[in-house]
Amino acid sequence: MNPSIRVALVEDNLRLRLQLSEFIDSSPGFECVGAFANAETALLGLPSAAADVVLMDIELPKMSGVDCVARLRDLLPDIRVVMLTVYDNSEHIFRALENGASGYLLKRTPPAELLRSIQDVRGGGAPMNSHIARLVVQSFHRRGASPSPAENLTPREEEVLRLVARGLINKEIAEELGITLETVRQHLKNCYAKLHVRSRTEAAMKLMR
Amino acid sequence: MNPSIRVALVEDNLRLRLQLSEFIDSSPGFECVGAFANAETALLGLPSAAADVVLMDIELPKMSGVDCVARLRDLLPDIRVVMLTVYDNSEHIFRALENGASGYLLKRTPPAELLRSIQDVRGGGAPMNSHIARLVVQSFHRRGASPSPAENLTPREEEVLRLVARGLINKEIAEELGITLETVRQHLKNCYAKLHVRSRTEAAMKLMR
DNA sequence: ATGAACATCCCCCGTTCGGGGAAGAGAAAT
DNA sequence: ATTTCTCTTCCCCGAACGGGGGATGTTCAT
Repeated sequence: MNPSIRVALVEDNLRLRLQLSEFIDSSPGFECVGAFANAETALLGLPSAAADVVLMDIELPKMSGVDCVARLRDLLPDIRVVMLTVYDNSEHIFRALENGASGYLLKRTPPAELLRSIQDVRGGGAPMNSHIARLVVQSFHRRGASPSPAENLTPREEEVLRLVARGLINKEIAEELGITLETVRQHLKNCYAKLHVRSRTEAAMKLMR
Repeated sequence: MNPSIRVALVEDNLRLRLQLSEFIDSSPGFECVGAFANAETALLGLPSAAADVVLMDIELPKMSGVDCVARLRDLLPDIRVVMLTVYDNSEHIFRALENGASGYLLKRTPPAELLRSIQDVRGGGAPMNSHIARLVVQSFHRRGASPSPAENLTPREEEVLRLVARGLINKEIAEELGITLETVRQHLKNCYAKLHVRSRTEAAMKLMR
């Protein structure tokens, strides 16, 4: 079996912190490698903790958990952070996700589901409870329905260009679409010609108007 | 107990369609009130089906499932749509969600989880499997800390980035600003770090929101 | 049937990028 | 007065990009 998942906590409430760390340590396959009471000490201690996953409270004394995530992304880009909070305030959710959090759970999440979520996030997932997921998906609904300024681009060309605008490099686009790198390049050449531009950036900007 | 959840299917594969509808009908608390082979007949039949939830295949003969969702949103605003597909192509996911889909599952989802997802979406949730959730959350990471995207950038860095967004290459930016190519590159490196992006295109898109 | 448009793949070649460093000068903040 | 921030210049190197060729297949309308 794989080594234990190394979990760290950032939680200002002493009781909850101890409770969580004991629960994690007592769960087979999990190991609590750090429990910090605030963002500042967490930022100091986490680099040497070698944690896989951090459970981060949002309401922290000085620096908020949201800001802490942002710092953490620069400090330890590979670490996975799951926000853990009592409030399901949508403002907090979006700020946290934008700042690099991978998941967002409420504190009333049952222990078993918490463990599942930790495994999930370590495996590349994004654990959210159903209410959070709904808010996230709703944010897509709002920014949808774009008139889609379909130039003389073919569907495929536009598809490629949209991925360019998301910041993907050609290799990633090729994998995404299941085609060859060369084909992606060809589609982009056509895009450049049709849009009268010379670079991916220019083309992306023009597509996004 | 509450009345059954009324489920409709849009799936072009005959076998899968029958299989799913039988499975749903045989599950207590669920009722299959319609099974359509393509988007066109679904748009005709759904208004009278009074379904709560629609399971929609993406790959459909003529009109795609994604476009069908868009029509459905105008036609039946209260209906919940869950996309059901074999591919986890991220472009499809985002297009579907933007067009109004509430959930996104892969066809290999186990039956029990499918039923749970139907209940979830009817209760206002947004069922997604873990890979999809990850892509959705990643799209937030890419969109970055937006309240003030250029807030952290120095004036010079922002100046450089604006020229990037106009499609200039570094050499041209250097001439434009009367500085060295190397300096332009340095400013851009700083921009990338501050905006958490890896390329000029991504940075430009983020600047332009 | 004959194109035209589209999508796919392949090559070469020079340029451009992005990440890793290093470092100096002036200005602002402490 | 010392530190910190900003702007500036420079180097190396590997990956990514853009332009130039050419090629095969499909589909669809003429």
